[in-house]
Amino acid sequence: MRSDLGADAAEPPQRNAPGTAARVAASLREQIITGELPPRTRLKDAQLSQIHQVSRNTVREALRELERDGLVTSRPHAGSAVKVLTEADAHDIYRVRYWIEAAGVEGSTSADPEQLARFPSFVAMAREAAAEGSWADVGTNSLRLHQAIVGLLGSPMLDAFFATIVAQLRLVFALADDEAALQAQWIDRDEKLVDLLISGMRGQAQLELRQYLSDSEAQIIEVIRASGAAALTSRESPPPRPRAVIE
Amino acid sequence: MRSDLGADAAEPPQRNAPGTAARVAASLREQIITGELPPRTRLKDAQLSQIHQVSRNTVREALRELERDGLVTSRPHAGSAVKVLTEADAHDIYRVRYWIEAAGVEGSTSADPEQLARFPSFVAMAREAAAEGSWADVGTNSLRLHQAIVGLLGSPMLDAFFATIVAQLRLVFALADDEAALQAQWIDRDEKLVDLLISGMRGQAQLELRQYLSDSEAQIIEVIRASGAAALTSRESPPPRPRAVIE
DNA sequence: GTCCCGAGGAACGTTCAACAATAAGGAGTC
DNA sequence: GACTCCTTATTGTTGAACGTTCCTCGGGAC
Repeated sequence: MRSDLGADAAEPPQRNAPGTAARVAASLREQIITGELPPRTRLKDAQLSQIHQVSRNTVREALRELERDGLVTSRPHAGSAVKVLTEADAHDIYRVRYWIEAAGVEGSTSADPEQLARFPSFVAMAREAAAEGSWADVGTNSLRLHQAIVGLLGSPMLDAFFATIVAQLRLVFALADDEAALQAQWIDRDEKLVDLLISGMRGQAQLELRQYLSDSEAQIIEVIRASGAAALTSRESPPPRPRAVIE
Repeated sequence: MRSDLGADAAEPPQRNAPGTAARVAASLREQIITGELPPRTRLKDAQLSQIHQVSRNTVREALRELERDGLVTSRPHAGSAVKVLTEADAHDIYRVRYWIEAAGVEGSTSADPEQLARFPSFVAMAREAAAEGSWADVGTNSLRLHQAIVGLLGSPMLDAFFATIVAQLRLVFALADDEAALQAQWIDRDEKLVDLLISGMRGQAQLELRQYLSDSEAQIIEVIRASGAAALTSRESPPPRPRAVIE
């Protein structure tokens, strides 16, 4: 998991500064999608402002950004917390995935062949990661492939929208207790999908995609049910984590 | 409009307060999509904080919300302004419209018949508005129809995403100098589309949709070109509106 | 006359401290 | 044991301040 190689290395010119709020948001986003901050974690701005050494106000701005990404929910005076995906949310996510990715497959004929040519590399990288046992990277590469399928449509807006979908999906990945079982099986199916796309067999690709997403959704919902049940029992039991605080 | 059975006469409790920032954002959004604040208008937080009687910090939050909706652009230290849609933006918007609305048409068979049954009313309301000469409402009802087509997919996320697309489209509507010519012709074509959908002629509907959006895009791009040229000349001429300030 | 460049001002980004408003949780009562 | 009230912690918003960055305007050189 190579991070962004030594962030702070004194770069005074900093043309186009990312902005403090954006930096905090990026940091939190990272922690959320890696599972370091699991769903249900309360995100209190006072606490975060201390941890990240920024003003409370800046934290607020970062939280809004994450809220727009669908990684955080907040109610008027009840504060913010890492989003807990419900089954309905997951169903919605997969509906979006189906319609948009199907469009991507549909548009694969008129797309730039160069983009198609890069698809196999995603599968290859996933295999490599699987060999090393870094299952998180396996999932990352699978999602990257599907993001690239959407990229065939050549629409920056759809790309950005789909990126938020992907990020929310990671919320579920992170809370699976056996990530190997969650990710391993999809490599072959991704490869099959890529083969069909490159061969130009659009109809077959559509069918495979539909089945792929249907199966994937079932699995994800299973993970949600399991973790949901765990959360319930843990809420009834003594004082498990009545409020999962940050540190 | 019956509110939520107001047991309490006054509304001091204001359950689920919209939040000050949200209110300011809504106000600005309204002003933007009605053309009261045309593209290129600088949105300086200090000025807005005075006008809306809120803190500068709250204005900032509102601007962020509008930025996420694609109605406002802002660069790191250069401030915010009402977004100016480029031709590339418009092209992107119509690409998104095509793929998502086409999906909606595709999903029209498995959709709730009740939803389909409401489509003609949008056309009827558009005709009514046209008779009264309120062309803005004509456009509104057309967009509502297309939003409803997307609604057939039953995905809240897609609905929300498409709503931002629609809002950005209004940025262009607002700056057309002859809105009648911009909106009038689409009523008949909307009706045709609705007829095809209700008859279940999906294939025909797809074809009509494709042509519809293609023609619409051409027209929108024409508007953008015209206003863009106007902006250029007005920028070269004396001191036309070197910066369109708010008040 | 045109171009480059530097000073000045305007606006932004961020911080801090404070207060009001609200939701959550606990004490006390019936 | 359930209900009500109260305390408390946390949020939402404000106002002022300061450093930083961008934009513009004006002077000087070619």
